[in-house]
Amino acid sequence: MSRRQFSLPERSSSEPPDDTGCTVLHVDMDAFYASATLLSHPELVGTPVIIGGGNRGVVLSATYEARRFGVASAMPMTRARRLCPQATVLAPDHRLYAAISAAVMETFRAVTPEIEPLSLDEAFLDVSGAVRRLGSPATIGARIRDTVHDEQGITCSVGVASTKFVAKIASGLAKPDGMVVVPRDEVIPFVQQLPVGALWGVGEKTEEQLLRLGLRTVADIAHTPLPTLVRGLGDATGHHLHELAWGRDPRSVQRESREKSIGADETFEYDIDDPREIHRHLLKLSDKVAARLRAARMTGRTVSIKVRFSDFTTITRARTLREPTDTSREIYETATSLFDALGLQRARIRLVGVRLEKLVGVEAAPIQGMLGEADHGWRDADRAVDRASARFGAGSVRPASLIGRGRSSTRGDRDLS
DNA sequence: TCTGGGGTCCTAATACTG
DNA sequence: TCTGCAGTATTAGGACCC
Repeated sequence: MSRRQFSLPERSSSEPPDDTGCTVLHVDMDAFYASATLLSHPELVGTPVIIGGGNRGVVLSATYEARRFGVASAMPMTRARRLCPQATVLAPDHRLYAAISAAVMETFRAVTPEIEPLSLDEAFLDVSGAVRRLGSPATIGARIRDTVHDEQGITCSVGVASTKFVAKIASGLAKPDGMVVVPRDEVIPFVQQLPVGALWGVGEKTEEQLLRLGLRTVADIAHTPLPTLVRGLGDATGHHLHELAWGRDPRSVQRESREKSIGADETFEYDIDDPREIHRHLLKLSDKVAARLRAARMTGRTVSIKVRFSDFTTITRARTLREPTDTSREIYETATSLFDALGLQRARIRLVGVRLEKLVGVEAAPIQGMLGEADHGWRDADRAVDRASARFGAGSVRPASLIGRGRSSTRGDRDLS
């Protein structure tokens, strides 16, 4: 679900493009969350619909009818409503999206095992091993588009190229409901005519920096001396963008990999200045993160917290433990200790988050209780909570301090009381 | 305009270690 | 034992992605 759209450059010939060697496909669902939600609201098809919610939320997705009014993903809901007051606003249904996504990924797996999912609604496919069986890359791309449409009732767009980043740009240009093939020998003119912001990895800040250097198109980047780029953008970004500007991208399609961190954060409906209430939210978030760690059979060694103040300044603090953990208690105690060490005096806080980093699988790092530690009790308690949650639903067992509270200040989670 | 929630990666400063 | 150095690890912040 790319957030930026660029217009398709004119092709000089009406001949079908040569897809020889273009074995990387980028498949991207069109307005995925909106299209999926409309499957159960057929009466709204063809009308402006925004998926999102909450006064402090942002737009998760919008139909193309809403996008015509300027509504875009990640836009604050207040602004989206102002731009398109006639739009129907629907709450997201993440279970539905996960189910459709799983089915779509199965469609991809029928083509090739070489799949790299980027999110629920997009993936790279390396089809080099499927060409003999299924036809040319463009034929495979067309077949995937047909299957997804027939089986899921939603459309997708496909980019076909010899490298990942060109395939990614191509699928963005193909939207909605199209396919763009970039022949191998047209890669350099193709990328160099694009604006710098079209490059994957160039966001608002980097684009500003490039414009300050007088660079507007990818061709400008290509013809800028490397030391100038490195001076202006840093070593890694400078080298990376210079390579991309010449169509070089050595990254191959990587099959699913394990997460490097797992975290959760929440923005409050109202800013909070009571440290005790922040502690309760840290407990809830620690619980959530620990449960997800255990479900993924992972443990983590570094606990980090994030605090965002009312003026949107954000700080993070982290502490690395001696041993990896997956217990709610240990994560919570570290998180509150990090928070208390900030020494905040009734600061107005908008968001807090808890994250575990330096993850390793439980089989690679069996957790050993220290001599004299009462840790096993907490671990057993967590396991019991996991079993109860599996049987009676998430949240069926909660820490006592999260039960019986008054009005919650949390968005979308008002069942604390 | 007023900014979610899930992540990854990069950079710079600082701390640690041999 | 102390000092300086170099390499590595950690921490914090920021940019970026969907």
